[in-house]
Parts: sequence; structure tokens; C-alpha cells
Amino acid sequence: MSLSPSRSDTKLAILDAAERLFATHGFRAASLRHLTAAAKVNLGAVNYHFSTKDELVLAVLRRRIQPVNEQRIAMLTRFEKEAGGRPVAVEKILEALFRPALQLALGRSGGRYFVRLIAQCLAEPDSYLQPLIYEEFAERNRRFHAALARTLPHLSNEEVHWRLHFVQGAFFHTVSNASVLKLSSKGRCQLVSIDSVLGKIITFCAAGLQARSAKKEGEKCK
Amino acid sequence: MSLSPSRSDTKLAILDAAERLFATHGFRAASLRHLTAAAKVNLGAVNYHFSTKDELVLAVLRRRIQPVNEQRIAMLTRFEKEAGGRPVAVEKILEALFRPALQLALGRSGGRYFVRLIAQCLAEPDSYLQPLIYEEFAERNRRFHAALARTLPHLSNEEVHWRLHFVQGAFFHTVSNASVLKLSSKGRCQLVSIDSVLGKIITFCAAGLQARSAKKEGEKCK
DNA sequence: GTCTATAGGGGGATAGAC
DNA sequence: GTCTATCCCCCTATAGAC
Repeated sequence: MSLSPSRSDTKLAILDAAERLFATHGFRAASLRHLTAAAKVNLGAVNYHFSTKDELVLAVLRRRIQPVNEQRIAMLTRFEKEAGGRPVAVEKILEALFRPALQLALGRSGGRYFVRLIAQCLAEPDSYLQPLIYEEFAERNRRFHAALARTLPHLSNEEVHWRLHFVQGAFFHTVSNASVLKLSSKGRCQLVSIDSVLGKIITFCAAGLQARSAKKEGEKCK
Repeated sequence: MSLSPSRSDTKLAILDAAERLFATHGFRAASLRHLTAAAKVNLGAVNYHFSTKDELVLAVLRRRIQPVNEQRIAMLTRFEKEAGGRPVAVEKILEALFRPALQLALGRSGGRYFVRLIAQCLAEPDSYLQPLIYEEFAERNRRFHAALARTLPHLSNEEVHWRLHFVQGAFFHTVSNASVLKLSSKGRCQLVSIDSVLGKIITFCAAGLQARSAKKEGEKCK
């Protein structure tokens, strides 16, 4: 694999172009011909370096997923150490979950395409991408679930799962469909500064997570 | 269009098969050949009834989007009348937003594929589907934004936009990616009863919406 | 109105020259 | 290692028979 002395900017150029074109046109719509043209490399180079288009898609995804989840877990670990054995504040847990992804999404590197790629993975039915998603996010989920369960002891295990799911939905939709928010607010709401978005979404999610669970919420309608 | 005496079960059969196959395999992966075979109609019938595949996709989407948004608005209107001029409780507003879509998603009709289709629309970049989304959801958003602004006068107009966006993200991700929740909770959390899901997500979102807005949330990290 | 046959265009993957 | 040419598949859309 990495035996040859090749500098392999070909491989990197393919990865960068694929990331951009997959995000802007979709996995299927972006053909190998399009992206090798954009990367100014040869068509055959993709099959040489990645065997198949599906493998290229996986390589594009893995390059971003792993670091961002590692950063999240590292930040959570740091907050846990700072708390010195006491439960971490819910706002801190949320910051560890959101900030690394926001930095990627609002940054200038190719990583800003990351959320659009994940959105496609989640939307694509019966795809070979689902296992990747599950594997990469399992450890992250486990860690954040545990932290939340400690901080919110009044919630059952199941309730923590539900609320973490809600939190992830709110966050994910916010960053991946920012254009919807921009349009429906007639341009007044946009994702610009990391800290301003962080403040808003952490306020919302922290309150939701801390809500007293109401067994009687499902009152009959009509 | 509807001048001929045709019973047009052909058209309906295509619509039903397309809805199911688009949802389970994706707009692009489900070919006209697949779905005409599933519908037991002829390949040419699609082009006869819908002109093009893209138009078929739009027809499939419109059939569900319009009714569900009308139901949401109707339910909100009913709650507003019941409130007799006073602001509607935030839980009621959320119920009007969630219940019709949940009924569709957890029901047995073809409508249960609805959320998967919307997920694809949102994930698909630079597509002819985005205008449909924006048009169909504009009126709904306007109405729910207005209701929330009345009920939560302490929030600025922009903050209502942001929080409504968070709410929609939490809800949408919950119903459209229920499989992720099921897996990460090892099967303990599943969408079964409408009222049980409604209770959980309304509790979460109501608390989030009512949270005191904290300008100082974006404290520096590190 | 419905079906068949086919046109016409891309797509991914590969074999073989350099 | 890199590039070119090509194979072969499947797709949408349409023209024309029934």
C-alpha cells in the first residue's frame, strides 16, 4: 500500500476533489469522470488508488469522521478531568459535542463539506454507508451518553438515549440545513460565528436535557 | 389532464410503487424499470402520465407534503380558537407541528415513507427539489413562527427562528433516523406509540423553547 | 390508452501501452 | 505509477405498433 516512494499527491487530489463534488452534487451525481477532471488527474487513477468508487466514498468520509469524533471525546475527557470527579455541567458536555464539528463545518478547509456528506449518508437508504456511520459513532455515543447520565441522574437510561437523539437532531439539522433557516428567516439568521451559534443551541439543548420528564405529556388530543 | 374517462389506476399504482421504492432505495437508485415492474405497469406508462422521472418524483412528494402541512395548520388554528385570543401553550403548538407528521410516519399507509423522502430532498445538493421544499413549507413556517412569537414574547424574532429550526431538527432527525436511535440504544428505544414519542419530544422541545436566552453562553473554551 | 423496441447517452471498471 | 482506449452495463426518453 505505502511501499512505493510515490508522493501520492494524486491520491490526495482525488480525495479533495471527491469531497467537494460529492458534497455539492451528491455521491451518485458526481461521476468519476467529473471528479478526475476537477482534480486534473486521470480517470484510471481512482481505480488504481481506491479500487472502486464505493471505496473512494468511504475513504472521503473516514478522513473527516475519525478526527472530529476524537476531538469531541478528547474535549469531553478534558472537561471531566477539570471537574475532578464531579459530574460535568450539561453545557460543557454539549460544547464538547458541538464545537469540533462546528469548527469543521464553518471552517475553510475541505472539512466544511463534512456535514453535507453525513446528511447524504443518513438519507441514503439501504446503503453500504450505514455500517460506517454506526461504527464510527458508537464510541462517541457511548461516552456522551455516560457523561449525560451522570450529570442528569433524574433521567432513566432510556430517556438519556432519547434526549441525546433529540440533541443530535437539533444540532445536525442546524448545521447541515442552514440554508433552510436562512431562507425561512429571510436571511436574518445565518451561521456565521461559531460562538454565537454555540450559545444559542447550547441554551436550547441544555434546557431540553434538564427538563423534568413528564409522564403525563401525552394527553389525548381532541 | 383529467378529461379522459380513464380510471387511472395505472397512475396511482406508479405513484405508490414509486413512493415505496424511492424511499427504500433512493431517488436515483430506484429506476423506472424497477418501479414499473413493481407496479406491474409498462415502462412507457411513466413517461405518458408524468412526462419525466423528475416530474414523477415531484408528484410523489406533493401528494404527501400538502395534506400533512394542511393538517398541521388546521390543528394549530383549532388550538388558537380554543385559546380564545390568549397565546397557545407551547406544548399545544408543538403537538400541532408533530402529531400529523407522526401519524403519517408511524401509520401503515404509503405515507410512512414520507420522512425518508424528505430526508433525501434535504440531503440532495443542488437539486430541483429544493424549491418544492421551500414553497411547501413557507406558509407552515410562517404560521408556527407567529404562534411561537406570541407565546414566547421574551424571545426576539430571530431567536424564534433559531429555536423553531432546532425544534424541527430534533423532530425530523428523530422520525427519519429512528434506526440510529434503535441501534445506539441497543433496541431499547424505538418509535412505537405516537403518544409516547410525542410526550418525550414535546417535553424536550418545550423546555428548550422556553429557556431564558443566555447572551453569555458562548464563554471561551480553554 | 397501453405496450414494445430502440435510440442515444453516461456510467464504472479494466486491459494494455507508456 | 500513470494514462488511454475500450468494454459492457443500465439508464431515460421516445417513436410507432397495437
